[in-house]
Amino acid sequence: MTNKPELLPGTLDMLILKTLTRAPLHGYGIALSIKRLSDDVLTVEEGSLYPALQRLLLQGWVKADWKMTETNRRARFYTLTAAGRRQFNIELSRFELMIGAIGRVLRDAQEA
Amino acid sequence: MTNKPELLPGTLDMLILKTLTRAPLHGYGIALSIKRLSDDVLTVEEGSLYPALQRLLLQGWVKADWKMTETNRRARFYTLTAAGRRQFNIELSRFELMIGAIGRVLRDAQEA
DNA sequence: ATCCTACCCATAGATCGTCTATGGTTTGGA
DNA sequence: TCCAAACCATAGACGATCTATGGGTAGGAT
Repeated sequence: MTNKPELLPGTLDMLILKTLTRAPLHGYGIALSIKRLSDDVLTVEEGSLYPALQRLLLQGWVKADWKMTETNRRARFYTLTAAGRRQFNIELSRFELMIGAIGRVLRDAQEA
Repeated sequence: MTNKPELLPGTLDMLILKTLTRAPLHGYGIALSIKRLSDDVLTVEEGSLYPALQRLLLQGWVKADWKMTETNRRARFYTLTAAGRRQFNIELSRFELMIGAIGRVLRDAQEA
Protein backbone atom coordinates (compact mmCIF):
# COMPACT_ATOMS: atom_id res chain seq x y z
CA MET A 1 0.00 0.00 0.00
CA THR A 2 1.97 2.95 1.33
CA ASN A 3 4.41 2.57 -1.45
CA LYS A 4 6.78 5.51 -1.48
CA PRO A 5 10.10 5.34 -3.23
CA GLU A 6 13.13 5.29 -1.01
CA LEU A 7 15.08 7.57 -3.33
CA LEU A 8 14.61 10.46 -5.68
CA PRO A 9 14.88 8.75 -9.06
CA GLY A 10 17.91 9.90 -10.95
CA THR A 11 20.05 10.56 -7.92
CA LEU A 12 21.36 7.10 -7.12
CA ASP A 13 24.44 7.18 -9.34
CA MET A 14 25.41 10.54 -7.90
CA LEU A 15 25.04 9.26 -4.35
CA ILE A 16 27.16 6.21 -5.06
CA LEU A 17 29.86 8.26 -6.75
CA LYS A 18 29.85 10.70 -3.87
CA THR A 19 30.24 7.88 -1.37
CA LEU A 20 33.23 6.58 -3.29
CA THR A 21 34.96 9.96 -3.32
CA ARG A 22 35.78 9.27 0.31
CA ALA A 23 37.27 5.82 -0.07
CA PRO A 24 36.83 2.56 -1.98
CA LEU A 25 33.97 0.55 -0.56
CA HIS A 26 31.93 -2.55 -1.30
CA GLY A 27 28.28 -2.54 -2.27
CA TYR A 28 26.88 -3.39 1.09
CA GLY A 29 28.99 -0.67 2.66
CA ILE A 30 27.87 1.90 0.13
CA ALA A 31 24.23 1.21 0.91
CA LEU A 32 24.88 1.37 4.64
CA SER A 33 26.79 4.62 4.34
CA ILE A 34 24.04 6.32 2.39
CA LYS A 35 21.43 5.07 4.80
CA ARG A 36 23.31 6.28 7.84
CA LEU A 37 24.37 9.66 6.53
CA SER A 38 20.79 10.33 5.47
CA ASP A 39 19.44 9.39 8.90
CA ASP A 40 17.56 6.44 7.41
CA VAL A 41 15.65 8.57 4.92
CA LEU A 42 17.39 7.11 1.89
CA THR A 43 17.39 3.35 1.52
CA VAL A 44 19.22 1.81 -1.38
CA GLU A 45 17.64 -1.53 -2.18
CA GLU A 46 20.00 -4.24 -3.34
CA GLY A 47 17.96 -4.57 -6.52
CA SER A 48 18.75 -0.94 -7.28
CA LEU A 49 22.30 -0.89 -6.02
CA TYR A 50 23.90 -3.73 -7.94
CA PRO A 51 22.45 -2.83 -11.32
CA ALA A 52 23.63 0.72 -10.69
CA LEU A 53 27.12 -0.50 -9.90
CA GLN A 54 27.13 -2.51 -13.12
CA ARG A 55 26.20 0.63 -15.04
CA LEU A 56 28.98 2.58 -13.38
CA LEU A 57 31.48 -0.18 -14.16
CA LEU A 58 30.41 -0.27 -17.80
CA GLN A 59 30.80 3.49 -18.09
CA GLY A 60 34.26 3.26 -16.60
CA TRP A 61 33.36 5.48 -13.68
CA VAL A 62 34.35 2.91 -11.10
CA LYS A 63 36.52 -0.19 -11.06
CA ALA A 64 36.13 -3.21 -8.84
CA ASP A 65 38.44 -5.61 -7.02
CA TRP A 66 37.68 -8.52 -4.75
CA LYS A 67 39.20 -8.14 -1.33
CA MET A 68 38.65 -9.16 2.25
CA THR A 69 36.61 -6.94 4.54
CA GLU A 70 37.34 -6.17 8.16
CA THR A 71 34.66 -8.68 9.00
CA ASN A 72 36.62 -11.34 7.13
CA ARG A 73 34.37 -11.71 4.11
CA ARG A 74 35.09 -11.58 0.40
CA ALA A 75 33.63 -8.45 -1.15
CA ARG A 76 33.98 -6.36 -4.29
CA PHE A 77 35.53 -3.04 -3.48
CA TYR A 78 34.61 -0.27 -5.88
CA THR A 79 37.05 2.54 -6.55
CA LEU A 80 36.29 5.83 -8.25
CA THR A 81 38.21 6.45 -11.48
CA ALA A 82 39.29 9.86 -12.75
CA ALA A 83 36.38 9.77 -15.20
CA GLY A 84 34.10 8.86 -12.32
CA ARG A 85 35.22 11.90 -10.40
CA ARG A 86 34.49 14.10 -13.39
CA GLN A 87 31.13 12.44 -13.79
CA PHE A 88 30.29 13.08 -10.16
CA ASN A 89 30.99 16.77 -10.63
CA ILE A 90 28.78 16.85 -13.70
CA GLU A 91 25.93 15.13 -11.93
CA LEU A 92 26.32 17.31 -8.87
CA SER A 93 26.15 20.51 -10.93
CA ARG A 94 23.15 19.26 -12.76
CA PHE A 95 21.42 18.25 -9.57
CA GLU A 96 22.04 21.62 -7.96
CA LEU A 97 20.76 23.38 -11.05
CA MET A 98 17.58 21.31 -10.92
CA ILE A 99 17.06 21.80 -7.22
CA GLY A 100 17.49 25.53 -7.58
CA ALA A 101 14.98 25.62 -10.40
CA ILE A 102 12.44 23.55 -8.51
CA GLY A 103 12.95 25.79 -5.52
CA ARG A 104 12.09 28.83 -7.57
CA VAL A 105 8.88 27.21 -8.75
CA LEU A 106 7.94 26.15 -5.25
CA ARG A 107 8.73 29.42 -3.58
CA ASP A 108 7.16 31.50 -6.29
CA ALA A 109 5.15 34.27 -4.70
CA GLN A 110 1.92 35.58 -6.13
CA GLU A 111 2.93 38.34 -8.49
CA ALA A 112 0.71 41.09 -9.79
CA MET B 1 23.47 12.45 -27.79
CA THR B 2 23.58 14.90 -24.91
CA ASN B 3 20.42 13.48 -23.58
CA LYS B 4 19.69 14.92 -20.17
CA PRO B 5 16.24 14.82 -18.70
CA GLU B 6 14.47 18.13 -18.41
CA LEU B 7 13.05 17.28 -15.01
CA LEU B 8 13.90 15.40 -11.86
CA PRO B 9 11.75 12.31 -12.20
CA GLY B 10 9.12 12.15 -9.52
CA THR B 11 8.69 15.88 -9.17
CA LEU B 12 6.34 16.67 -12.05
CA ASP B 13 3.08 16.10 -10.23
CA MET B 14 4.25 18.29 -7.38
CA LEU B 15 5.20 21.08 -9.77
CA ILE B 16 1.85 20.93 -11.51
CA LEU B 17 -0.06 20.95 -8.24
CA LYS B 18 2.02 23.85 -7.01
CA THR B 19 1.30 25.81 -10.16
CA LEU B 20 -2.41 25.25 -9.68
CA THR B 21 -2.34 26.48 -6.09
CA ARG B 22 -2.10 29.97 -7.57
CA ALA B 23 -5.00 29.78 -10.00
CA PRO B 24 -6.74 27.42 -12.43
CA LEU B 25 -4.78 27.10 -15.63
CA HIS B 26 -4.70 25.09 -18.85
CA GLY B 27 -2.02 22.60 -19.76
CA TYR B 28 -0.10 24.86 -22.05
CA GLY B 29 -0.08 27.57 -19.43
CA ILE B 30 1.12 25.20 -16.74
CA ALA B 31 4.09 24.18 -18.85
CA LEU B 32 4.90 27.79 -19.67
CA SER B 33 4.66 28.84 -16.05
CA ILE B 34 7.04 26.14 -14.87
CA LYS B 35 9.47 26.94 -17.64
CA ARG B 36 9.50 30.63 -16.89
CA LEU B 37 9.67 30.43 -13.12
CA SER B 38 12.56 28.01 -13.42
CA ASP B 39 14.44 30.30 -15.81
CA ASP B 40 14.18 27.71 -18.59
CA VAL B 41 15.85 24.99 -16.55
CA LEU B 42 12.72 22.86 -16.28
CA THR B 43 10.94 21.97 -19.50
CA VAL B 44 7.74 20.00 -19.30
CA GLU B 45 7.30 18.09 -22.55
CA GLU B 46 3.73 17.71 -23.75
CA GLY B 47 4.20 13.95 -23.72
CA SER B 48 4.90 14.16 -20.00
CA LEU B 49 2.42 16.87 -19.16
CA TYR B 50 -0.83 15.48 -20.51
CA PRO B 51 -0.40 11.97 -19.13
CA ALA B 52 0.41 13.58 -15.80
CA LEU B 53 -2.75 15.67 -15.93
CA GLN B 54 -4.75 12.52 -16.67
CA ARG B 55 -3.23 10.89 -13.61
CA LEU B 56 -4.12 13.86 -11.46
CA LEU B 57 -7.68 13.87 -12.79
CA LEU B 58 -8.07 10.16 -12.09
CA GLN B 59 -6.82 10.64 -8.54
CA GLY B 60 -9.28 13.46 -8.03
CA TRP B 61 -6.55 15.96 -7.28
CA VAL B 62 -7.64 18.30 -10.04
CA LYS B 63 -10.79 18.85 -12.06
CA ALA B 64 -11.07 20.19 -15.57
CA ASP B 65 -13.42 22.44 -17.50
CA TRP B 66 -13.32 23.67 -21.08
CA LYS B 67 -13.25 27.42 -21.30
CA MET B 68 -12.04 30.19 -23.53
CA THR B 69 -8.61 31.66 -22.95
CA GLU B 70 -7.68 35.31 -23.11
CA THR B 71 -6.30 34.55 -26.54
CA ASN B 72 -9.70 33.32 -27.61
CA ARG B 73 -8.99 29.62 -27.77
CA ARG B 74 -10.76 26.66 -26.26
CA ALA B 75 -8.69 25.10 -23.52
CA ARG B 76 -9.12 22.79 -20.57
CA PHE B 77 -8.65 24.67 -17.35
CA TYR B 78 -7.48 22.56 -14.44
CA THR B 79 -8.49 23.48 -10.91
CA LEU B 80 -6.97 22.12 -7.72
CA THR B 81 -9.39 20.21 -5.49
CA ALA B 82 -9.22 20.07 -1.71
CA ALA B 83 -7.70 16.61 -2.00
CA GLY B 84 -5.22 18.02 -4.48
CA ARG B 85 -4.14 20.63 -2.03
CA ARG B 86 -3.57 17.99 0.61
CA GLN B 87 -1.65 15.91 -1.89
CA PHE B 88 0.55 18.85 -2.74
CA ASN B 89 1.46 19.28 0.89
CA ILE B 90 2.28 15.60 1.19
CA GLU B 91 4.49 15.66 -1.87
CA LEU B 92 6.17 18.84 -0.78
CA SER B 93 7.03 17.44 2.65
CA ARG B 94 8.34 14.29 1.12
CA PHE B 95 10.42 16.20 -1.38
CA GLU B 96 11.94 18.40 1.29
CA LEU B 97 12.73 15.38 3.41
CA MET B 98 14.50 13.77 0.47
CA ILE B 99 16.41 16.89 -0.46
CA GLY B 100 17.58 17.32 3.09
CA ALA B 101 18.74 13.73 3.23
CA ILE B 102 20.57 13.96 -0.08
CA GLY B 103 22.17 17.17 1.09
CA ARG B 104 23.54 15.42 4.16
CA VAL B 105 25.08 12.70 2.03
CA LEU B 106 26.56 15.22 -0.37
CA ARG B 107 27.93 17.53 2.28
CA ASP B 108 29.23 14.76 4.44
CA ALA B 109 32.69 15.69 5.67
CA GLN B 110 35.43 13.17 6.14
CA GLU B 111 35.10 11.90 9.67
CA ALA B 112 37.77 10.14 11.68
C1' DA C 1 -5.93 34.98 -49.97
C1' DT C 2 -2.27 32.26 -47.91
C1' DC C 3 0.97 31.12 -44.90
C1' DC C 4 3.11 30.91 -40.76
C1' DT C 5 3.58 30.99 -35.92
C1' DA C 6 1.89 30.67 -31.48
C1' DC C 7 -1.45 28.56 -29.00
C1' DC C 8 -3.71 24.34 -27.52
C1' DC C 9 -4.96 18.99 -26.84
C1' DA C 10 -3.76 14.14 -26.79
C1' DT C 11 -1.87 9.31 -27.46
C1' DA C 12 1.32 5.36 -28.55
C1' DG C 13 5.51 3.33 -27.92
C1' DA C 14 10.27 3.38 -26.37
C1' DT C 15 13.30 3.92 -22.72
C1' DC C 16 15.23 4.21 -18.28
C1' DG C 17 15.61 3.70 -13.39
C1' DT C 18 13.99 1.68 -9.30
C1' DC C 19 11.58 -1.94 -6.68
C1' DT C 20 10.04 -6.64 -5.55
C1' DA C 21 11.18 -11.05 -5.33
C1' DT C 22 14.35 -14.51 -5.44
C1' DG C 23 18.41 -17.19 -4.78
C1' DG C 24 22.80 -17.90 -3.28
C1' DT C 25 27.46 -17.98 0.02
C1' DT C 26 30.10 -17.22 4.35
C1' DT C 27 31.22 -15.90 9.20
C1' DG C 28 30.52 -15.92 13.93
C1' DG C 29 27.98 -15.98 17.89
C1' DA C 30 23.82 -17.99 20.75
C1' DT D 1 23.10 -26.53 15.29
C1' DC D 2 20.94 -22.70 14.14
C1' DC D 3 20.33 -18.07 13.00
C1' DA D 4 21.39 -13.35 11.89
C1' DA D 5 24.24 -10.34 9.61
C1' DA D 6 27.27 -9.58 6.01
C1' DC D 7 27.88 -9.97 1.24
C1' DC D 8 26.73 -10.62 -4.24
C1' DA D 9 23.61 -10.76 -8.12
C1' DT D 10 19.68 -11.20 -11.55
C1' DA D 11 14.89 -11.36 -13.55
C1' DG D 12 10.75 -9.28 -14.12
C1' DA D 13 7.34 -5.84 -12.88
C1' DC D 14 6.34 -1.17 -12.62
C1' DG D 15 6.12 3.82 -13.09
C1' DA D 16 7.43 8.11 -15.04
C1' DT D 17 9.32 10.62 -18.66
C1' DC D 18 10.57 11.34 -23.53
C1' DT D 19 10.16 10.97 -28.56
C1' DA D 20 7.37 11.04 -32.19
C1' DT D 21 2.96 11.80 -34.03
C1' DG D 22 -1.29 13.57 -35.08
C1' DG D 23 -4.52 16.79 -34.82
C1' DG D 24 -6.98 21.89 -34.57
C1' DT D 25 -7.67 27.17 -34.44
C1' DA D 26 -6.70 32.40 -34.12
C1' DG D 27 -4.39 36.16 -35.77
C1' DG D 28 -0.90 38.65 -37.89
C1' DA D 29 2.26 39.09 -41.89
C1' DT D 30 3.07 38.84 -46.97
